[in-house]
Amino acid sequence: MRRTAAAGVALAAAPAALYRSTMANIKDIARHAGVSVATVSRALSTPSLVRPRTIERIEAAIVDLNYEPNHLAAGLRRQRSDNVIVAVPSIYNPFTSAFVQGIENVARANRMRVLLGITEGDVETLNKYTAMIAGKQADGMILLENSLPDVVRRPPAGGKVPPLVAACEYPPDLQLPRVRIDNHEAAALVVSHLAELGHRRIATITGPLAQFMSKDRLAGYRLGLARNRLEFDAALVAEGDFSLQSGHDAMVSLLENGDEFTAVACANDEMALGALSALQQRGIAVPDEMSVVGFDDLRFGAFASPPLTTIHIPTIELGEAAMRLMLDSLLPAEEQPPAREVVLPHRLIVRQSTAAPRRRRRKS
Amino acid sequence: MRRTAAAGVALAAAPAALYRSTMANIKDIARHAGVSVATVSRALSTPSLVRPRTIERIEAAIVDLNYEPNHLAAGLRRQRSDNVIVAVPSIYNPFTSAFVQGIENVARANRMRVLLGITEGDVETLNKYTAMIAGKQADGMILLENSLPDVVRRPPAGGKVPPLVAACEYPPDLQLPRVRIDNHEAAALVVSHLAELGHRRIATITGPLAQFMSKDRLAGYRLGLARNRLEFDAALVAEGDFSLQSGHDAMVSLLENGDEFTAVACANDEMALGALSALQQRGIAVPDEMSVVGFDDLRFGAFASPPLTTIHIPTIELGEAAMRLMLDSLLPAEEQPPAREVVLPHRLIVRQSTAAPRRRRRKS
DNA sequence: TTGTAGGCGTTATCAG
DNA sequence: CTGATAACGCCTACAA
Repeated sequence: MRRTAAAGVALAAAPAALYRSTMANIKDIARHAGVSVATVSRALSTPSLVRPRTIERIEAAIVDLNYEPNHLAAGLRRQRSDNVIVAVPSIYNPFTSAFVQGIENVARANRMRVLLGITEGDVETLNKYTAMIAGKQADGMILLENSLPDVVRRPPAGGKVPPLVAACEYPPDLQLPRVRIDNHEAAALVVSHLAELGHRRIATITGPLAQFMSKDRLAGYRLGLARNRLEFDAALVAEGDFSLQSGHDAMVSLLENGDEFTAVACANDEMALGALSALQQRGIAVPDEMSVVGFDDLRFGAFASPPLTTIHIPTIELGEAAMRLMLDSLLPAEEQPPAREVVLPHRLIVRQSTAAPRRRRRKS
Repeated sequence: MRRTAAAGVALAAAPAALYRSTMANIKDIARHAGVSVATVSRALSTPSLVRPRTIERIEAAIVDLNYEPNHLAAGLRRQRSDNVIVAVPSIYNPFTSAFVQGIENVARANRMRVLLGITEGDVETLNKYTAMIAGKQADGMILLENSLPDVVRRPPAGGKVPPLVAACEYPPDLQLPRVRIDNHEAAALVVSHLAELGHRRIATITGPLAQFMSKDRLAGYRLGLARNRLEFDAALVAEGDFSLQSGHDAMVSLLENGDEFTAVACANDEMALGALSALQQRGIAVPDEMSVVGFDDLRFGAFASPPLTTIHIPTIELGEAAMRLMLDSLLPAEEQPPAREVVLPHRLIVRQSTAAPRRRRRKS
């Protein structure tokens, strides 16, 4: 217990103080309560193993000395940080932030913390975040990304693949716990809704087709066309990047192509809102001359002019489910439940941006 | 080096392996590279103190053994977690998430991580996050909150106030590093813009008046009126809660009160968008019959119908500035710069939701 | 330029 | 129910 280098100092206690942090630690509590550190630790983590009166004394000491357990030390000992990384290209996006909110909800309820991992779409950054798991800065990672960290593709010789949960459309052969909605059916549902209203020429604005999710929604669109015996026309497909501006631009290009169509299914609400603004600028009435459908159910869509018909995604619940899968993955191997994929229900929300085609739109 | 309890086992090396984590540690690297752990540590943190050839050997070992330094152990030793908490009522909000994005930008550039602290407006939750600093889960906290943790008001006897940065309007007597814009002047600017267009009866939709920021913007509105020799009329003030719905509702109530007015200044873009939807539902033309101004410059405002006139706030830059202040606070006391408050410039963005009052609106 | 070794504050094992 | 004591993996005087 004595410092070896305390060379000839009369007062043995004094020098130690110089080297001690200002915060009380578990040893101080033990001394103050007249018990051993082991008992303090137990009182905190497994109170059932400690006599009630002892607990009281310890609690009093904790209050007296204003003690806060050092999480770094506990983590080092337990080999856990109680952090989970959530990797997203950007947080500046209502869909993403709703998802993160969901993750935080259940993380907090389970004494875990969310570490934000913003990648800006860069795989190298994503790899660095992944390395943080090996470095014990986090216990696992939830991916709301288009790309995958390298470890998943080629696991390192010795090491194991860290706890990962996917919340994006990754190739189905990938053996990762995942949460998602049925993008395929949801997109088809949009087309059916429009077809039932009487639309025959239905355009679509997709997300970046390099992303699985975009491809899936486009495939769903085609499925919807087929189900309603409508022909697919590549001229009615415009690619956006999920942003307002790209929705606006895609709408303009669709209009300028000169092909006839009376409705447009957008791969997300942002682009639908962008499309709406393009239509408004050109004086094309929605829904009279053009029906518009979004995807996501952002609250901004409900207050747009006109309020946007869209697919509701339980985004927060998706985040909550993802975090639950993560908690499962963090369980000791023998307790891990086998559940691997969660598919949450979507639903169509019909507002005022869709209606039966009434007037014929003139070519511009 | 030997386990004391290794009682009579012939192979000395074997049992140890059972107790060792699967990950390589600094000792393994040292052994593999034929140097001491101190040298490895130095090679990683202060390469200038190590001979280049030694560094090479160490780097080779790191690659060979797939080594990742244990951040928990390093943190325990250095008494730092390299995490910063960002406390927000909710992340599900474009303004907040832009701010967080800014924080993350500079945190990442300085090898720090952002821990999300969602409080849902609950002070107890905020206090718990604050305690995480004492518990070394984080080194400091950035507040985008309406309330303050208790420690700020009454610092504990022994302990010190942890590193905190404020990014909301707190009472000016509070000695906290802070970032903000000049809400007072910005709100006055909105009113002047409307007055210059010819508006004489200007309503306002405020945020929750329990919040400093809302009070400030309301005071700015009054200042603007005074500057333009317009009379303040309490009947033209409606209180919202910054949400789309509340903006909608406030607009409706303003309209139903029956008082004449030709313009409305909203305390944020969400409420302005809500107000727009209420006007649209009632067939009141914007800007012909009613001018509407927002505050924040969310990108959704630019694509609204009509595009929203608003105050631009450099939100991401605000977050970046906040994180820089935090980094300053984390410096050893002797190096801490005195800079304490950062005020970033706002500006008025005139779009199509404001114009000179043309027609007289009829009472509903 | 490199090595030795103490200690950061916990938890968990083992022994009473 | 409680106590003593190894680790956990790293950093940093201090010594060489």
